Amino acid sequence: MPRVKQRTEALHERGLASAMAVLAEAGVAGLTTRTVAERARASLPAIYEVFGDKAGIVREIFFEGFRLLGAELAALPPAADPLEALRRLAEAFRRFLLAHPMLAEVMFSRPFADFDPTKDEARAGAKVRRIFVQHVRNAVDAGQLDGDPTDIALIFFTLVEGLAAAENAHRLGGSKQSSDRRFRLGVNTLLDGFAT
Amino acid sequence: MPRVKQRTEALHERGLASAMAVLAEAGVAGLTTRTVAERARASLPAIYEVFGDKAGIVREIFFEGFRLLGAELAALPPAADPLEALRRLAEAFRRFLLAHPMLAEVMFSRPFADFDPTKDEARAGAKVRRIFVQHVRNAVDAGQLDGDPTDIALIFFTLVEGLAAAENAHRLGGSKQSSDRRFRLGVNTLLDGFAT
DNA sequence: CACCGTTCCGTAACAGTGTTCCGTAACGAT
DNA sequence: ATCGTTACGGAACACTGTTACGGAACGGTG
Repeated sequence: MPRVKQRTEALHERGLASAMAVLAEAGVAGLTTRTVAERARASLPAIYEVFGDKAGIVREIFFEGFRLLGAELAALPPAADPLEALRRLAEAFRRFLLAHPMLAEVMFSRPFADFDPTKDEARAGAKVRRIFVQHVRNAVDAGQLDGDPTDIALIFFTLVEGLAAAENAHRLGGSKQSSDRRFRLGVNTLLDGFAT
Repeated sequence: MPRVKQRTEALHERGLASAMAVLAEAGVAGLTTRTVAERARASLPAIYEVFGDKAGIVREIFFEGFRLLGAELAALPPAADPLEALRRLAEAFRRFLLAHPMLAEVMFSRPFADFDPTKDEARAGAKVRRIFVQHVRNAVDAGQLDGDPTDIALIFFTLVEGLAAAENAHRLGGSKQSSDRRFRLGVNTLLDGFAT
């Protein structure tokens, strides 16, 4: 056996941590293979061996983002009222996007021309989707909402994500109050529409 | 007076047409200053003089997209029922995004790290926004919807855009029927929620 | 017609990406 | 000590955005 490998799983983890940090600090434009390599104190080819290509780095960020989001949503304290729980779910989602704007771009926008998550997406967002569906199902079972839980969850999620993205882009009004009000108005109105 | 200028408004228009064609055919990744210049039969510096930088090209595409969308929405035949008109507006918006997926990415996603449309956006999307607000106002005046037309229009637009984007990304279901059904369910349910 | 000054043009270069080749060196076995 | 195997990273490649600058075109002038 020749020399011992350095381009291991440990480097992969260090590289992902570096990539997350670079993304948060320097944004999408600052995330280059070289900046990731430097921050991980690794050579450029080492990063390439561990991630394959730049799309591989973005893919890992994408997955990590959904892991973080899933964990945060799963950790929400239970609410007695299923509808109230759905509202809190929306608020938690919104907080996550506001707290991690760059990460949110990678997760819900397509800032890198390569990396088309069409296939991976299903697995990455599975947990988040399951949480939304479960919350909706609770409300349906409680007789508060009417319809197919999967349909409702999908539409609810789409509105919440759109509103949160709009808020991040300051399209929901300049002040905190107006975006606050509009976000809640949208969420509550859609839930009203699905109400029995 | 020395030689006659070639880098004129005419080249600007030819360049924009080239950029639109390149974007539609080769996608975001294929839109480079060189491909635009080649297609416009112009030199690279000529394109730069006319557009400033690459962000300038993207900006023009962005504006042109909203012009096209605005014209298409404005040309919709009038409907007697304001609610039905809103539904048709949503469908027309959806058709536009399905017909111009690459253009839609530039307009509603952020595929280029530079070009932050935060400021231009207001002017570019003004007409489209006005159409949505006007349709909502009609429904409010007719006593079919209840609330501030601007708020309702903003939320309605956000849902429609989100659903259309989800459909483009095949997140609304595999078959045409299921995405069709979910799109309409979402639109109708939100309108129900805003109904008087 | 020859010259000139102004203005414009596009070649060719620069810097910064993503990506990979290949010479070098480390390591265990002999 | 030597060797064969393997891993490592400097340095290069291709392609992008961007621009400096030498030279050409054009109207005016003698």
